[in-house]
Amino acid sequence: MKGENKPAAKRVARESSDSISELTTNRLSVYLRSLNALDATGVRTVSSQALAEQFHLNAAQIRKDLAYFGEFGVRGVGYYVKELRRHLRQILGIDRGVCVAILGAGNLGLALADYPGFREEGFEIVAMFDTAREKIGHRSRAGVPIYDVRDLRKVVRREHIGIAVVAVPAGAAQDVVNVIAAAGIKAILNFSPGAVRVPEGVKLKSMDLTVSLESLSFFLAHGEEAP
Amino acid sequence: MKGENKPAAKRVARESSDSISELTTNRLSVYLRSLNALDATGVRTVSSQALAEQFHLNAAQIRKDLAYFGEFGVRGVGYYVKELRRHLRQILGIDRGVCVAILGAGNLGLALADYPGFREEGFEIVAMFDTAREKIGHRSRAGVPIYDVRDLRKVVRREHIGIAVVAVPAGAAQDVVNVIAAAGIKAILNFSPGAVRVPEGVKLKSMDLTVSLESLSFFLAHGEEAP
DNA sequence: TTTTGTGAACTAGTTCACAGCT
DNA sequence: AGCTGTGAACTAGTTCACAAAA
Repeated sequence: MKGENKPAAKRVARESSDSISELTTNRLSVYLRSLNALDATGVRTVSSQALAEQFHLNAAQIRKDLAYFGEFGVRGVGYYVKELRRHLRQILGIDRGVCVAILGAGNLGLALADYPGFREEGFEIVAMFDTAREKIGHRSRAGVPIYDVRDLRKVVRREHIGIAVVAVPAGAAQDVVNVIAAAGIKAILNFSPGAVRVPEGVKLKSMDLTVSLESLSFFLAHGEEAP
Repeated sequence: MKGENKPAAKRVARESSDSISELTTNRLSVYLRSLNALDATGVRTVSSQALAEQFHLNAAQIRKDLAYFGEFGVRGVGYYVKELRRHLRQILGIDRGVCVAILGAGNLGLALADYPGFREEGFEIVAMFDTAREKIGHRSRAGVPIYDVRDLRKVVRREHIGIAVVAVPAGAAQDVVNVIAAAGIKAILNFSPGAVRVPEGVKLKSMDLTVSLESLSFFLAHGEEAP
């Protein structure tokens, strides 16, 4: 017996979205990057097979990822590039622009603040925060203002900041994360190494540079016995 | 000289290490970070349970990760911090120092070059490469020399560079990766967005900042129905 | 005791393969 | 014809639970 209980309409708004894994959302983001490129070169439709070949992925995987959110494809044709792009931007929540703050105006923080890839995708770095007197009141080269961390809560409200990026020295990371959470921010991208705790309901994503390098180092140390 | 002990570990050198997943190697790196901290504060032994509580991990997971490489623990006691730390550094291949090059001497590249966390863990940024005349011949603030990309192969040999970090604009990424692979480097950490191909036998690890932010944005858009 | 190391059971994630739409 | 959407089968990864060691 097979299930003939078709969902009456498209799945419109998934609630309890914790059922969608982060692996899936990461891939959605990757698909979007590809659709941007396709759209820019005037391609109208694309098949899951064609997308799969770009990255080394399975076509069924792509169809499944997309099917979580609706029936965006047309059988026999594929996906309309512009339409799918629009859907993905909406699914990822970047269709209306997301305001981002960076905590830590050191080398890394300043580099991230002026990284052009963010704005292109709908993220706007609207503020940086630091504790160093000599930095507060200045701006990044591209013009992002640097505030005192003590003004975090105030600026977060005023600028509607949704995501905080942590680029402070390892020793300060947990304190800074606590301050961010206390200011009501619910999503944190952390560049500091080591274990960081966040309160329930706050999403933390860590990009640990040392972990990545060590993973590569492991590959070098073990991955090359045979030609 | 230091300890020349340690005769017998059961599994000594795993060949065909592709059986060890990247999830495992990433965790090994995280454990090492914790062991560094424990060692610094004078703690002698640690149980898998204690480690598991630091990160929100399962103790059996940790024991399994470690057991891939030998029997490092002592039943009823746990793991000796110093000894396990030494083993992990060896397993990850960072016990003898790894030389790293950065391709792209822009904001991000320069920030990475001077990031203190790398050297602390046994990585040494020995060279940067760029194509811009006005950058070549100069150094990062911390003193990393900037070479012409055309000298990559030569410098890679001279400095025994094992890992390349790609911090160039998206459009240049694939070309730069090709050049790196042609120079004989087998491990690449890529900060550019989008799909990049590497030849067989070269390990690529991508840290896509946009993907991470979009993943967080997805969480904000879907994770908070209840006010 | 305590705590490791590990087969067995379980869960999450991926791929296959095909019905069904255009 | 071509291609999506999706249950079923498969694979990878995690957790359980317990024998064995200190």
